[in-house]
Amino acid sequence: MALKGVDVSKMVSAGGLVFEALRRAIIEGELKDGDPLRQDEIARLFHTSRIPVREAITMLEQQGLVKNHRFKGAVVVGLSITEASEIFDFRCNIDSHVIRAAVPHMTPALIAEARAICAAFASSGDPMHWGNLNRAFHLTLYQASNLPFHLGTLTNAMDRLDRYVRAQLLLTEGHARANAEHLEILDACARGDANAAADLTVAHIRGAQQGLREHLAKIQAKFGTAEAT
Amino acid sequence: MALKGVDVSKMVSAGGLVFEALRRAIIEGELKDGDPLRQDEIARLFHTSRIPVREAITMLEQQGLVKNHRFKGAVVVGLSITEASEIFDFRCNIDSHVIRAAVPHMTPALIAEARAICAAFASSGDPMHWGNLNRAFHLTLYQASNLPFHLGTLTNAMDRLDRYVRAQLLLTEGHARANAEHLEILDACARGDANAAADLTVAHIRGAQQGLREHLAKIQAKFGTAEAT
DNA sequence: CTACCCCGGATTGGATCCGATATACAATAT
DNA sequence: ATATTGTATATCGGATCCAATCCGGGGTAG
Repeated sequence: MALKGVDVSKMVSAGGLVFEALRRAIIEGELKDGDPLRQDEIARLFHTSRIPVREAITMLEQQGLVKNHRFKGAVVVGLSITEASEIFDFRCNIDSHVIRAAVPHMTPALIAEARAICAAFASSGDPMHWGNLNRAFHLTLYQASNLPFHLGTLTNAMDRLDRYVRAQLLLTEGHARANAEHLEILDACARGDANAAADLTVAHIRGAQQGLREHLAKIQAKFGTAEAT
Repeated sequence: MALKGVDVSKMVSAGGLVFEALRRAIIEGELKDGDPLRQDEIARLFHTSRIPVREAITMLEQQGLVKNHRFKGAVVVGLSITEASEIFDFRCNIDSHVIRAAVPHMTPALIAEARAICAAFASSGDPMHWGNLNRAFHLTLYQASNLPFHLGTLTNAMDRLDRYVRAQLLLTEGHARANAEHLEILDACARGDANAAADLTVAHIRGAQQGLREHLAKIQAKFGTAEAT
């Protein structure tokens, strides 16, 4: 029987769908810091009742992407410079650990896949896709690590930082620089040099951290210190 | 007006209450791996409807403490040796980083607080409290780090491991050994030696990891490889 | 005797309804 | 005029109701 079965267990609940949609919207910056999430508005958008929406909101709150104020509603939460910087530190630590574990298990096929994503990242002119491709590139390499818990925490860290990393890619030469660094990381992986891959990854993340710090400092100097609490 | 107001905004929702109760029950091993969470049974226990129970279950699922199978219900998830070991590795890394950041900010008051918890841990004869005190000891020291994101991930890691750490404390000399190691860590903190505190903490965690590995290996050799999937 | 099918109870997921709370605005008193 | 109080509306949290799905047992055909 050459029937191509589809995994039914992947059928998601309505709440799961709403969650993914809201999560994507927040990560991509479509919903900005402080934006309120009105339950019945969202319910109407998805042609569902408020129950799945509430489910999605509690999931988002567990991930730290929104904060729910009892009887007042949920709002998207942003990061202060301090918070963002801490999460970047976390990523330096964990990304480094993960890629070091991953390099010895990378197959040529995986390298090729990462190279393809890298190429797509380089040639894409649509800044909207840069963030996704950037993330896909790193996560593809990390798949080889077989460290699901670490990847889970990393995914959450990325979820919170992505909005700012995307802004970072838009800066002058941000995209070109990221691409150059990706190629270096890829090379190190291809020749099996785990230490180099780890060091390059840390440098890559530190660059984004530093850039964001300067960027936010400039913004806050202009508008006064609108530090998120 | 000398009226001592209480902050009403701290009132938690019913879902939050149920979540905390279930979380505690899972962490303390009261609910074991594979135990099903029946919605209306729990709802009856808390004199509420199933809505807050469902909310609690989605929170638990986000934390990785239970897995919800669509239309079949939620069950408590356990850890395989591999999974537990990975999370111990994570803890070695993060605990070390966090305590190194915390030591320079520790006040005498904090050290005293930790010493008190340590003493309570040493003198308590009730194994049910050992786990809580053990955890409180470490988290108290870590408060000084001012790294909320790291502490969040660490809390989740502890939530998943605690059941096994508790079993570990029950082993011969497990409690005595943990206490001795706590005193060493405390000493290093008191004299401001961050590196020593970090190294001792890593050794402390590695001990639990190794002990658990042997323990589970013994169990699984007896019962066949009942590896959690 | 076995394999299959169908059906009913148990359980979950989603919709609708209702009470509780917060916010904005109008009314009133000092 | 301002501050305080009452009220109306928007919104949320929780209860109840209904539909969808799973599981096990009994019946039936081969």
